[in-house]
Amino acid sequence: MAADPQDTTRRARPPRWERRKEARPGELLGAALDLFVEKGYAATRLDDVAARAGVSKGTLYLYYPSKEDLFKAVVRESIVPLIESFKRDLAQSSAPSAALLGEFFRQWWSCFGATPLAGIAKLVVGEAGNFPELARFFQLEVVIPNAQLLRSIVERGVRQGEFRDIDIDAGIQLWMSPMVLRAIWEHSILPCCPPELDVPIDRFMTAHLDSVLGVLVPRAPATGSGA
Amino acid sequence: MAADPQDTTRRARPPRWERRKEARPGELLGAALDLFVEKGYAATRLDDVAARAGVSKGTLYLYYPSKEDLFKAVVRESIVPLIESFKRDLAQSSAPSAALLGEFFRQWWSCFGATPLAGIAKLVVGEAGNFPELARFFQLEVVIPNAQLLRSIVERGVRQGEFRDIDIDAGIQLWMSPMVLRAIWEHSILPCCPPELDVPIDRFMTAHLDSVLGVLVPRAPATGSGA
Amino acid sequence: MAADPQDTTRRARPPRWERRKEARPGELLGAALDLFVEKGYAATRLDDVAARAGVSKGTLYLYYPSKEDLFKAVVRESIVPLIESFKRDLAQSSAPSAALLGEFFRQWWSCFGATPLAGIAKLVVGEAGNFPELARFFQLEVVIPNAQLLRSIVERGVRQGEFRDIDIDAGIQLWMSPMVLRAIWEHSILPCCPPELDVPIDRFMTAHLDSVLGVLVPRAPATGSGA
Amino acid sequence: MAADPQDTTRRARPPRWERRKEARPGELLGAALDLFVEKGYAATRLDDVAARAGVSKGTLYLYYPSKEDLFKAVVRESIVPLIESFKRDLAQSSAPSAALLGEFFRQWWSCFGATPLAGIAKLVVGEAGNFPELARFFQLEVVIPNAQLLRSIVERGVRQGEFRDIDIDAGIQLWMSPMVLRAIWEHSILPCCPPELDVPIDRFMTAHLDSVLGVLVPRAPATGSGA
DNA sequence: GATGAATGAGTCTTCATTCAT
DNA sequence: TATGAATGAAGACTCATTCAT
Repeated sequence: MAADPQDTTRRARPPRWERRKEARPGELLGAALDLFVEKGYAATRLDDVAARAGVSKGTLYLYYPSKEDLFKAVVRESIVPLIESFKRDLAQSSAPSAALLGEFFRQWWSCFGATPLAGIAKLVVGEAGNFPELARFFQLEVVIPNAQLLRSIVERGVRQGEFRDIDIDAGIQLWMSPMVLRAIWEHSILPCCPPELDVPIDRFMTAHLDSVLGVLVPRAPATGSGA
Repeated sequence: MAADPQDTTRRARPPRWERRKEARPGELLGAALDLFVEKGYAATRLDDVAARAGVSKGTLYLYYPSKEDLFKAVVRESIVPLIESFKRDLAQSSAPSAALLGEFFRQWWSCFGATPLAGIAKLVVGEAGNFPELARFFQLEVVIPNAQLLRSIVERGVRQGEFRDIDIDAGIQLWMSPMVLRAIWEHSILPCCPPELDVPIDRFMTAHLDSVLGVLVPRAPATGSGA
Repeated sequence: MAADPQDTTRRARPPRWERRKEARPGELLGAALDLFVEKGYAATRLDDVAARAGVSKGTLYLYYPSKEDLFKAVVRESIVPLIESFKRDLAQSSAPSAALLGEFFRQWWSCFGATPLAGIAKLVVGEAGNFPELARFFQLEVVIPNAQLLRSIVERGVRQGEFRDIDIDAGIQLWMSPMVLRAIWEHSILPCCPPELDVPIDRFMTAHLDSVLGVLVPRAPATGSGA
Repeated sequence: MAADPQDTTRRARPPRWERRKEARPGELLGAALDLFVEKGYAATRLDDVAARAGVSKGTLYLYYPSKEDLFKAVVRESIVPLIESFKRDLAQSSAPSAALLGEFFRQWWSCFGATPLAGIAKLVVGEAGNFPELARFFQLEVVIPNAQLLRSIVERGVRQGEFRDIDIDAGIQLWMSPMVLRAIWEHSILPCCPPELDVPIDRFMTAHLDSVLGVLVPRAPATGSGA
């Protein structure tokens, strides 16, 4: 009636491990994202990723065959879908182009710039020299698609006569820069420093949009004046 | 005891055939700067620094007790003087504020953005998380003084009625961003990727200045700085 | 309980669509043989063996409690039967001894030297130091029986006055060596190198037989086996 | 008078390490040779090599940048000079070719076959498949030069009318095989097994030389009959 | 029986730092 | 001072073996 002899070996057993095939990738990617953002690529140890996800190092390699693959998976699962969702959202909008542009910047900030994902951008910029393959990947999967998104908005505005026909390529770089740099900054230098010359994000965004529309919209330099 | 310790690191030094103890730190810092820019902080090996400076690794430790100290010294000696030289140059100008602003951006680019020093900015941004002390130092000694320089130009323009009185703090961030990000980019992602969406620096600067003056100058939004 | 455990590994098996428990060991051993030959003992991964046999790694452990046991089983099932088949074939021949000797070498080459099994010989030689039990087994079950086979042919020739009565033990080693080494060589160094000093197998065999008969046959040293 | 305060930290100090730049390579190579021979290439751990040489793992890498380089150095320092010494010795001999040939085999055995170096040959053969670069290296630096040495002796004998003009390429393989295989055998299977069918090396060599000269020398099949 | 997810010790290699000379 | 040989603690990745399902 008491313990089955088999049973005596594992009394009150907390199983040595659990089988969680479905949940693992998400857990691993989450842990990896956190650590990549916190420490950068090179300084993130896969031991730590595994530990944070609550598995052994070997398990990590069961799902992602190398550190590089893990990183790419993080980007692919977290940032790439974001861009695609942006694209869908904007595709079906019929708002005036100026409003659309504002929406793009606001979404970009709230879904990327203000989240840990911005830390990935910092990482790529900081370690591109030592891991060029990551940089290429990021450029291809994130930077270029994002730039094309912005370009498509501007081109729509030009086509519909809402925007002036200026140097779009330069504009894209110019207009993304404040967003990107601020996002990076908040994940690198800002956390270390007293926020001396910091401008609240709202004022920052407003000024930015004013500036962009000042260049794009034919007459009125300020926000949203119906064209 | 005679020599001020600060002085031992100066760049302009007596004929090299008399290679004295005092010249060493400068040579070491030069080698370290090159390698830190090229590889980043963590990936720079002290072996290589020593080899490039033509000394042994042990000697390096005679002058700088750790990698971190070496790095701090590099930043102190290479970027800080640059900012001060900017300040002096611009202080004695009496040009119209719009021209002055253009001059500031152009100088910033030629003396910093287009030089290896931009690599230091990339490095700081990328490794701030693992090296916060450096980030603080950089913010204090480089970022803030630079911002104040730009602010003083804009304030002069406002005072003299040349510029509109807008949100200067936001403007400073907004207007530095394209410069800084482009400088960083050229030292990180660009070298790894086919230059797909690249815009030549001239077009980039022109568009940038147009945009800035479009916001600042009361009426003429376009290329109005009739040089 | 009905089936003899030896039997479970036989190669010729009932239609494969009825894949029963008894067929498993044979499939496992086949896969293991392939991989051991291809990669050697230490470098063969049990993952790969399982995958090639179309089962899971766990199943492998159901049949063979360790890699070592699997390996022993492979040798037992693949090479030992071969030697026995040699013995039977040659026992019932009544050809002249010189012809018989030639037949032995040719058969040895076609049934062993030119097949993947030669890879096992290479493996045993290469990994005997780390796997002495295997070496003993191989010596006992393969090397010695094979030597006795050759010895019996030579002794027959001597008995029948066809061969001179020379140092048979030395002869056996001497005459097997070129065959064995060539067989090993083709599975180790040759595949890696441009075939610089290679001689076609026919010329090699002819020269070998000439040499052996030159020593054994009283007068005619050359290609005398007028087949 | 008592201890200098500096000194208290290292009383009766056995120095943490010693500086032995000159002696190191030899010690490392010696340790590596022993272990490579004993365990094979893949199974030799660099930790163990370092430990046997009495240094840390890091020190090993100071002298040899990788396991592969270490291995090549072992071969280069131990086997290659041997071949060159063979070549010199034989170049200046004016003995009859038959005697020279005997000398070559005897030397080959005493300087290589009977020494730990033969273990290297075993290793290369056994692990060529997994480390093809090593096999190529060995083929180039050892196998081919050795074969050319033997070839040059035979060609000399032919030129001087001492030897018949037979298939030299096949002969070289044929005549090296017993030497090589026996050398390998003594480092792999033999140490594991009761020496059942072993023939003493003298009888083996005599029989071998008889056989070779039986093919090469026009009339008299036995050793050294003054031509 | 069968599976395959999970483990963790083991292996090569790197590099900041120390210290005998 | 100057040297550079020596150290040892990591870190990415592998794989035989275990065990929950």
